[in-house]
Amino acid sequence: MDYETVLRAAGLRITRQRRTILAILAEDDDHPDALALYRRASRIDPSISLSTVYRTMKVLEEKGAIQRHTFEGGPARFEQAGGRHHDHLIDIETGEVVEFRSDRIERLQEMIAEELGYEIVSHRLELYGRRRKAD
Amino acid sequence: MDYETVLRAAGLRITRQRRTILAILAEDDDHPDALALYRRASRIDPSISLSTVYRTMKVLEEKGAIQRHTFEGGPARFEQAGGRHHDHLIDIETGEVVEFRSDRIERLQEMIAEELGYEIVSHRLELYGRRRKAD
DNA sequence: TTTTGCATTGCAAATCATTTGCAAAGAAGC
DNA sequence: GCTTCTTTGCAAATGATTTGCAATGCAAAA
Repeated sequence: MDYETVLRAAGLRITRQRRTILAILAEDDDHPDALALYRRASRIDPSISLSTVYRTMKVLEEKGAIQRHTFEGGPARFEQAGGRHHDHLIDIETGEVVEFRSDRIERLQEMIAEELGYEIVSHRLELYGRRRKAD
Repeated sequence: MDYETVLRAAGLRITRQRRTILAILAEDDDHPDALALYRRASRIDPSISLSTVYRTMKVLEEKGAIQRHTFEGGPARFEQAGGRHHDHLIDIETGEVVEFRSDRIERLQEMIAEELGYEIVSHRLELYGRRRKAD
């Protein structure tokens, strides 16, 4: 939540651009890609560069402060970490992302990995769909 | 299975390079990326080019003859289609891919999408893990 | 505070995976 | 064997992301 804390805890310096980027990520609750983030940040701080957005995303991802998702056929999109784990449903028409979670699926995944002799380190479940017409 | 049929059915010409690529995809049951495919094909037909591998993958994917997977942080990997639907478990140490399927997960996905007001067009479920030490 | 040292930035150029323009070579139907 | 339309190899283009480098800016120490 408090990005200053996040940054400090990660041993990172608090810079104007990082503040700006993190503020955007905290306020907007969608899943912007680097370019979108860059454009939004530019409105607040016109001197910010796309490289910095990418670099910031990379560092913050390593520190676990944000999550990177690469949905089918598109650039990476980001969201701030910290919330509960969830998976994603992507509206293939609009690109909108809906979050959901299912403990049952989660458990089944564990069982499957177990059966196959593996230990799950991470996973990704994405549903791609279109809004059902309410008729 | 019979790639000549696949190609002909798709209205595509049967060329030496397509034959070669499809033969490799049919024989090897792993999930090679374009470069690996190119290297294997080169051993059989040294004149083949990487562009052709990419082009062939693209056409065949459109025709539904192969499937493209983009696992985390890596180039696209391919497998011939036709088998039953399945998901993937990727060994993060070796890159090896294990296929699995779960009707229960499949059904839960449907339910979730339904609840969210969406119709699933496709989905992807990937487990990333490491082999459990048998101790 | 001022100083100092290392982190961070902006810019341009590099990289990686993949696609594409184009002229030459090759299928397929006649 | 022609003719036509497809496919190929090559090189150059593309899109997303990363990186080298010199300049700038934090932050800890003085």
